Amino acid sequence: MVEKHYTIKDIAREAGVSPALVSFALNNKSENGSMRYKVNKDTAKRILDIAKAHNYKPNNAARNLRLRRSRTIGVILSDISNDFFSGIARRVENEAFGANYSVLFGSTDENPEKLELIINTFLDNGVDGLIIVPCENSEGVIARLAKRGIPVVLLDRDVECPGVNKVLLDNELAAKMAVGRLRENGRSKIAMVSYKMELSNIRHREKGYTESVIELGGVPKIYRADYSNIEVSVREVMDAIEADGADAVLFATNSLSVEGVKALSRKGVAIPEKVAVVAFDGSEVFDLFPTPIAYIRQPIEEFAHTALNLVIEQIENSEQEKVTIFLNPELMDGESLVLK
Amino acid sequence: MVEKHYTIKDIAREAGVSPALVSFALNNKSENGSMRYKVNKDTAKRILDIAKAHNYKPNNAARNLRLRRSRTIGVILSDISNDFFSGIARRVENEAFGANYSVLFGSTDENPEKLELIINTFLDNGVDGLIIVPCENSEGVIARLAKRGIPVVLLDRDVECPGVNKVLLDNELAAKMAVGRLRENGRSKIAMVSYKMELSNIRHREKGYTESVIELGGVPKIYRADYSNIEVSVREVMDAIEADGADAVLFATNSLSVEGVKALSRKGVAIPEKVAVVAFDGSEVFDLFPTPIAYIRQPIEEFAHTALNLVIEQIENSEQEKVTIFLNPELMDGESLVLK
DNA sequence: ATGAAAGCGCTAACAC
DNA sequence: GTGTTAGCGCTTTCAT
Repeated sequence: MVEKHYTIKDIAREAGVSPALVSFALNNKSENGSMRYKVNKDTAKRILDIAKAHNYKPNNAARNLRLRRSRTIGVILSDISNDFFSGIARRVENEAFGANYSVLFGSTDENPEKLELIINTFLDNGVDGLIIVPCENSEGVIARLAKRGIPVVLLDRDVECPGVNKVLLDNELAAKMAVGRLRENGRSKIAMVSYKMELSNIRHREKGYTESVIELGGVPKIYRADYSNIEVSVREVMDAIEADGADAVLFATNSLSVEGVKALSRKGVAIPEKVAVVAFDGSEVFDLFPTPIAYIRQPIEEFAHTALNLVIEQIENSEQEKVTIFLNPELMDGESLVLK
Repeated sequence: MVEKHYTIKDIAREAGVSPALVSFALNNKSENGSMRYKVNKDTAKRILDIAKAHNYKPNNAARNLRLRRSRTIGVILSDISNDFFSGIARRVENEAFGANYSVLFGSTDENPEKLELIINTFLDNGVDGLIIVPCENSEGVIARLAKRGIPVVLLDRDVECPGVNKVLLDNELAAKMAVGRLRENGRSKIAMVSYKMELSNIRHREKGYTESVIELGGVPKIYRADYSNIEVSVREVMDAIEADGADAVLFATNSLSVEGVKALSRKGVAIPEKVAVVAFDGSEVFDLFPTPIAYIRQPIEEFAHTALNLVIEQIENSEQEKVTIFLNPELMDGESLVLK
């Protein structure tokens, strides 16, 4: 907004037409196919030429004011310093930019009050829609949003709530793939490290794990750590796992994976000789680890892409059918699950 | 923008005053100290009460249109997936949010054409000011910005260009601290790994290194890797360093540090027994490395805070004196430089 | 096919 | 102290 641009009025004067006509001409340019307003081809060309010559850029503030929208969307994540989320954030921002939307970010740190606070601030700032990674106990807030007709897309985690779009991983499948692979590699005592938190994605990963282990004739055992005290908590959990004599571990999230491998490494437990490992999400942190760590890969790009498209669609068409989309995980092999 | 809010007009009607007066009352609220417009205390209170009762929120689009600004600033970094930069990005965004500014991000990938492209897009989008991490050969573009009176703050790297604010690390000092510390630990053949790129921060780190080594009676030797092919390039460099029999290495940037330690580790070179190491910037990647890596810490928070304040100041007061601020590095000890 | 006019919500001059 | 007026740049009836 730092410089005076050419306005529609200026173009109108120069073309000897009315501002309204300029607006029509300019907007029909992008209108694909059927012209909503019929403007003479020659006049249109003259107008477009002048616009281009002066490098005309519409004033967003004016347009937004008139159109009662901001072309801004809010993205609320659990923790933007987590690789999975920051990866999504980056891609959403990029794609949004291409679609001429701006993006606001916020982190809930798994705190529903903070979530509500951020939502309100974003709404005050006039966002047109929201992409949200819900945390525990956020059903209420989100349901209210949906009721108010605000475009919302839930990401990564499900929440009991109608009227919103959802983009989720097929978490059960993810866990099953991991367990299956560990079994193929001859592991029989497969433990899972998870969180105590009541989050749909984690619960589904646990479900997939449990079912899969039972199906393969094993005995499932889930160890749950504290989100708020992850380092210490995971260390204790890993001690327990070692004591119980597990020969494989599946981690439920990326932070658990990092802390878990760290703990094993510090304890001198050989991976995969003693304990095989499958992480959730890859991490640069594993780069310096002697054994390449196998992990479940989530399609970050698709998460970002799908979620963004859904909000935008909903913003531009409030009648949109609400959908829940499941994305497919991928098992990335690594020596950490190889039989030795 | 998704809901119809109470407007100034509504409040005016309800309070039985003119919209203008409401505006005055509302804006004076925040005006610290002297009221620019004198509005009767009682009327003011009545207005404020009504506003609060209806949870009045000013319409940003309207305000921006009227005030000819967007309250948006652009932040252009080298690579937002680099920890140092993403750390800054996060903090800038946070603080900006508090100051009621929105932030747009872009990455140049060290490409001056891309820098120019992003700058133009941001300008088209009406940013009020820019925070830029300049890349090689970007003097021209940036000088032009400054000439057009666009508020610009340069971050991390210096560029020959008047009329812009700068926030830089005292890079010479950083290198000197590292070399000094390595010397104290009995290292005498200290190598430095750097980039070929012509960037002020890197050059200053090299300068500090060279001077310091000479001062301490050693022989400086700088090995330069390719930014575009960092993994392979660093590996070669590390081979050369080993061949030359250095007993310590100082890395010039965080990506060099990570790749360097990775290379040493893969080669089986013991840290610090064989080679002591000082990294630039910490990294989670080192968490899984058996030896805690010593590193130069840059004050990320201050970078973000200072840069943001400078742009905002410049946006709100175009007469602002341009300054260059040097931030202090900190040497974080770690076993990687301990004499064994 | 084109134009006139109104108005989105806000603020700044300028009266009174 | 308070109100009036005008207008930021754009879109959109409604007329012509």
